[in-house]
Amino acid sequence: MRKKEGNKERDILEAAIKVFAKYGYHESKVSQISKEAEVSVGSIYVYYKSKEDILNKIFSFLWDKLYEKAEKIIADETKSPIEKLNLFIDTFFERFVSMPELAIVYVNEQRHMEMGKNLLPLSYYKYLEIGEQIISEGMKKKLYNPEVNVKVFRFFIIGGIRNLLEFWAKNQIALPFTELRKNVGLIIERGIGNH
Amino acid sequence: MRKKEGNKERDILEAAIKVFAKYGYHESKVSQISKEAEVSVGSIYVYYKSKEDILNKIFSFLWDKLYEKAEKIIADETKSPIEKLNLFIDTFFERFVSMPELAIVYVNEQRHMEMGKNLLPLSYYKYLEIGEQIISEGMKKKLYNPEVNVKVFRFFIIGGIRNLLEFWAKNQIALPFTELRKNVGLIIERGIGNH
Amino acid sequence: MRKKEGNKERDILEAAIKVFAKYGYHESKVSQISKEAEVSVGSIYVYYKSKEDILNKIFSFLWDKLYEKAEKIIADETKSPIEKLNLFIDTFFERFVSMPELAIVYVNEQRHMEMGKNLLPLSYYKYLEIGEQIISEGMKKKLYNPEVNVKVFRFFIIGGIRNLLEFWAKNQIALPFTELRKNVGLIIERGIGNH
Amino acid sequence: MRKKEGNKERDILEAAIKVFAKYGYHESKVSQISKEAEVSVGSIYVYYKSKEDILNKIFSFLWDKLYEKAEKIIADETKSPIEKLNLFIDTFFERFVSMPELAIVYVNEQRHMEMGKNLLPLSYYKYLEIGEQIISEGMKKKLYNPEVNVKVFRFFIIGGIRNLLEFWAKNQIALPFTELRKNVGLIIERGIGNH
DNA sequence: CATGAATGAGTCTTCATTCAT
DNA sequence: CATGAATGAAGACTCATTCAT
Repeated sequence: MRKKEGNKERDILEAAIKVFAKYGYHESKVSQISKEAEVSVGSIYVYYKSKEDILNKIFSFLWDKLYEKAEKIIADETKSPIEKLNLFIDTFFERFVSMPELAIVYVNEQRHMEMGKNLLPLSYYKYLEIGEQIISEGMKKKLYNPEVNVKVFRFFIIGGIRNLLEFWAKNQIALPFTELRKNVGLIIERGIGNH
Repeated sequence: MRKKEGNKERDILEAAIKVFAKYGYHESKVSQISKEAEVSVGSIYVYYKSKEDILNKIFSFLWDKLYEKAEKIIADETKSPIEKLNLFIDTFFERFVSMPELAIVYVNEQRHMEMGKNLLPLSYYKYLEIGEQIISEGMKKKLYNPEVNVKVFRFFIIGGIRNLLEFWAKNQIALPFTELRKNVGLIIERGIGNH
Repeated sequence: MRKKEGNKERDILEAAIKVFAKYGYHESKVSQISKEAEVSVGSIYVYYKSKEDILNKIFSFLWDKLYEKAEKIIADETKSPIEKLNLFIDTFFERFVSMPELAIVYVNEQRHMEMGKNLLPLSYYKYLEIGEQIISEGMKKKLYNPEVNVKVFRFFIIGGIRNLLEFWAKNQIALPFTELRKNVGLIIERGIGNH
Repeated sequence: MRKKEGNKERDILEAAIKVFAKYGYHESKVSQISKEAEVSVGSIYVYYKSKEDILNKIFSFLWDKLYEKAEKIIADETKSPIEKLNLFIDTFFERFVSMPELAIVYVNEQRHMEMGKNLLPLSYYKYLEIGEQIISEGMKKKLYNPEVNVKVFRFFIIGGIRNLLEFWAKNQIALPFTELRKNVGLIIERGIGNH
């Protein structure tokens, strides 16, 4: 049977994730990706406009699906803001379970994207917006400490999770996913204090 | 000396921090640094072995001082672990007040360093160790929630602060430093929950 | 392939021989070689690891073939040591007839190779060994003056030939090859001969 | 006591000979020479126009003295051409006895000089001329084999000696100078002699 | 579509030389 | 004269991208 069309494009994407995760975007060579994907260098340029385009597509790949799920979470009227926030964070973590390298790429390269002239995919910004909405809902319902600045909180949470994610991606055995998730919940809800 | 009485080595370091902050290490050109420092390209190589060496020195510059201060904090027997942690975090933030670009470089490039073959300066690892010790002290004295995994907590805090730092560095006016600091304290101690 | 059907690797080698012969290794620029070979600079690095690698390959090109021929000469049981030495020297000279620039490169750059960290090709050392063996055979058969130190003789001969070779390569018309060869024979035979 | 004037110029020259001998002209750095001479880099440029100028002066230093002696040899009417040639070669070898590194520089760098735009010192060309005159005298007096082409002979001898010189400079113990000299005499006399 | 040899613009780095002190 | 920090021109090498096959 002839190899299914479309596989090659995906193969390249996954190979790139692996290579970028290992060496970082700038230190990764297109030829390495072609080797990892078992594809010729030329083929990469059939499916992607440039090396940078691959990175862009990786982020679309990451955020499009997350945004899709987040939309469903916020629309669910049966859940409280606190439950929603929990689900929101759950989906985020789950995105990486089957692809830890994606976490590394996210952590290492997203900032580079944000700095450069390249916009991140729209879905990323929409995803963040949903996150803020969930927290705002909680604020309105007095579920959260009113002293806490929402923006600061959001950045703190994202940064904290991002960093943990990286640690987990590199040390999957040392830190079981469930423990990770539980602790994040604890810290967010109650901080570290022994109330 | 042929020109300038200033500290050329320091000028170059500061110029590099600015340029790296703006474009990222890999997109920064040595010639840009030389222009920013108002120094010839050749002069850079009088004081630094290579472009990478400059980055190394930036991290020494960052962590050596922090480690020095952290040592004093932990040695102070008159303070409780909670006070120590607060001071510890204070000094960290203060490191960047007079040099916000250093925060950007720290946030963007430290991971690249950790990935590559280059070790970070020893002071960095020692600094982290002190941080862990302070938390451990607090744990022993039952000041912290025993359910929280220290390692997870450490990574979470560092990541959260790191991310906030970056936001602050890019939007100093939007987010007053004092507000930033106060919120971090709140979140760490009490989480977001409205107890 | 995108252009040319010729052997680009060989073209580059020959171009490099010409350029090195004219300017010397250190004064030769890779860009000059690329021009001489009518090839882009990048192409040179497709076939050779570095400028130095080209020089290495030139010496392999020179000595591999010579060694091959020398092996046949020494194995020939029908010839006397004196005949063998003559043939040995003949093949050496002939190596350069169609490529006088190679003689210049040999004369000028081989010493630099010997001084540096780069080994010459194995074939070179083996070739020399065969030369010594031939002379040793002659010694055993009392064909040569026992007063002459073989090592000194070998160095003398090699140096003498090397120098003549250079003169000839630069002044091919002024000194016919046959005359050159005949004279070398005379000097060697009578210089070393056991009269 | 104040250091004698003029020492510095000579110190630099001797240091340069050592450094050039060890690394070759192109791989030698001016700063290495300054270190070897225990002199500042700037001082070198007080006494020499450029790095190349140092090499030029080395060759003057080598050939001027040799030429001086050669002039006396050829003028001596009491000696036969054969005796003169012997003396001529003696002085050449002796030039290097107290400074083997000079031999290495001569062997390795003189060709580079001959290739480039730089002329060798006049004394060099005059020295060669005297050598040819001595041989011509011998030819006229039928002392040498008329079949031998003088030019070829000259180049052969010079090349042979040059090569031996290098070997000796690098292995002074393995090859006693007297043995070296005796063998050269044997080869030359019998090689060129009219038996 | 697939290939991979060919390309050359773009950078880091070196080091001989200068010149203010 | 002596110094050595400062200079910048020059060159080796890389690698994303192209395109003839």
